[in-house]
Amino acid sequence: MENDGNASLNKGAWSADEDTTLAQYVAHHGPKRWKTVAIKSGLNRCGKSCRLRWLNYLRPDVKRGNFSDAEEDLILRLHRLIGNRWSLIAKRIPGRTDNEIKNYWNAHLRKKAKLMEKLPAISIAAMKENLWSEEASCGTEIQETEDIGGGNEDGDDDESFDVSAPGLNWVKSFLELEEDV
DNA sequence: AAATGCGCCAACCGCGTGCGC
DNA sequence: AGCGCACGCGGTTGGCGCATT
Repeated sequence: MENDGNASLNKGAWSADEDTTLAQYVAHHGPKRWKTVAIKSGLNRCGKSCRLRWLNYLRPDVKRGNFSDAEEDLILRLHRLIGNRWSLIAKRIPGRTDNEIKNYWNAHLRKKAKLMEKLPAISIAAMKENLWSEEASCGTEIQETEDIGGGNEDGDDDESFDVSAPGLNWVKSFLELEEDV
């Protein structure tokens, strides 16, 4: 197992200097062999910590700050579809990391999702309509799915979900892969 | 103004998986 | 086939800042 447990290693928040060191090292050598990165860069950190810092913060394409409405809606819908598969959800939202999405879910969306579950079926259709029109107008770069099918309001009848909808091939193949195992 | 509570986010931890030897 | 290393994932925790009393 990867157990970088070493009492002498730095832990906790990263300093600006550490960030710079790590970013420079990765820029020269690439984001791989994190244990080597940790040692050769001179950072007194474990490889795991370096990897996480790079992925969640230092990567040039990582988008930080507020989630747009479209991103939020997408997270809600994807979570309803596939559950706590944060990395999968993150792959569908450019610039967002699994950790960030997970945090955002726990901080903001969990309550919201619960609330929505309690609402009568009103308005899944109405919500969807809203959703699409908002997304059409906000012009995000989200790799949007075109339709999420329907139903599944109570959150535990996944098999009734229509993953054959356009744009959901990835979900379909994902589910098929899961079934194969 | 001080104390306390709460929410949010960054980071850590443990475990599973993939891959090379 | 078995082993060890490296990576990736999801759950959890710690600390900071803001709001409330």
